[in-house]
Amino acid sequence: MLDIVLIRRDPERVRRSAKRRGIDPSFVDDVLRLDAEYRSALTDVERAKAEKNALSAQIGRAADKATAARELRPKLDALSAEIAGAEERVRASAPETPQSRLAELLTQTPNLLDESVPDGTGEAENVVLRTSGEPEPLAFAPKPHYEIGERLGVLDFERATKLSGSRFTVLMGGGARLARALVDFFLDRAARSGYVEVAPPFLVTRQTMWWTGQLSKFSDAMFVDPEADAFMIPTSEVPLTALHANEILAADRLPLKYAAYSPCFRKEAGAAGKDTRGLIRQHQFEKVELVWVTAPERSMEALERLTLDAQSLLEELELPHRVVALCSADIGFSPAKTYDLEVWFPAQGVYREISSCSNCTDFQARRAHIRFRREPNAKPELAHTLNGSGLAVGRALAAILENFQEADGSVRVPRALRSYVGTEKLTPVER
RNA sequence: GGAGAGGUGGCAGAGUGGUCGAAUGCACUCGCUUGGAAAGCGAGCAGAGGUGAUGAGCCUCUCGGGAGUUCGAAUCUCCCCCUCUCCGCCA
Repeated sequence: MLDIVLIRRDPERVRRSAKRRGIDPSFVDDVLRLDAEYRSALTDVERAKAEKNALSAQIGRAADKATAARELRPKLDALSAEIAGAEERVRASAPETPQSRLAELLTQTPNLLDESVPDGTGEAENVVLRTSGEPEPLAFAPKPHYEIGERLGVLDFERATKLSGSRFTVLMGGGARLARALVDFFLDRAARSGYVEVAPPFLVTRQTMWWTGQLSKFSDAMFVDPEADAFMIPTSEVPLTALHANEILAADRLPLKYAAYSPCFRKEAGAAGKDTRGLIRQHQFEKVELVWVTAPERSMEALERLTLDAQSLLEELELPHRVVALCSADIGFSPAKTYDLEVWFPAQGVYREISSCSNCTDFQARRAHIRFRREPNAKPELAHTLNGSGLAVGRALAAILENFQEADGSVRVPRALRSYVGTEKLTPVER
């Protein structure tokens, strides 16, 4: 959520950011008007309440309270009626009232873009910053990971469909082992880089989803049991970022760096027909998520660090990849700036997202009330939150299958993973 | 799921209808003291919002959350949530 005070004082900045995102900026004028109406109603309520409180205090001080109360009765009743009326106007217009038009506009307003974000109108205008490990041309036609996986007997899509429907996968034998190795590898590297490992709940409340701004972004894409008020997390960014909701942290604790393994659940309703084959787009996938909580002035350098932390995993896995700065139109709802890590898939000859690293600045912190104090008696300030995958397990597994495939259908295990997997090679099985 | 106890400021812990946003202690900040420190002494120290100049001041709201009674609620009533103890069930 944006700071209403900032919208009031610098509406032009909000309009500019909205335009760059490709959003009609006229909502800013509506926000300004509705906010003015709200504050006027609020002032009315507060003035009447102050008057009434003063009279009540007068009764409290009187020697004969009953008489005092009786005498002030007409005034008090008039004030009560006035308060009730004005309160109704406040309720109807308040940004805290979910049904109010102002709340609706504010909750739909995305974060302000960072100045360094390249302008663009879509995915095509994202900027490649650096490429690492140029893909080597193979001496044979590379197969897609789902064919390799089935041939190896490590990916079973048919049985997954039997169990759970489309967009699920059963990992078998070396595939399951490789996936677990990746998780261990990611978490070990995160620990080495100073991240605290966290094992969070995978079900969270509506409140928690709201805190991290997921309700607008993923509301259609989430698995939910409304009766139990339980949402299956679409990413462990949710529990990790919300970990310190409603807290005031000491400055010397920052930055907080957390790493969590978790399954992630998404309906992907809007993606029907896209990436229907293989591990790329699943209702359930796993990843290790990295989250930072920093002081505002450190968050941009933290984003660079976080991105490098994620990128180093691809380096160690010897997977060809590139780092892309998302352009203004492609950046998500909460982030001010995002770098995507894209890994090479030789079968299709494309780079695909395997990690998305974002600086959400104070956007999530404002909703979740994640604050810190610079000095022991200083005023609390909003912290900045960042998140990035480090990395997505399914896509990493798919990338390994495709990039390390041999002509005979076997797949080499990347050196960095061999001690975790216990073998150097996955070989095809007869079925 | 059942029974009981309880949820107050960073922490501990008073407060059962009238200037209580809240005693006291600890922690913390500043000052005095000291060669320096500790102790001691003095002062300060919750958050959010409105109004002002992103100042001072003033005002409103907040004692787990919500509704209610009352001129007035941390204090009384109702609902919900959470924690602890015991029982049941379970991994």
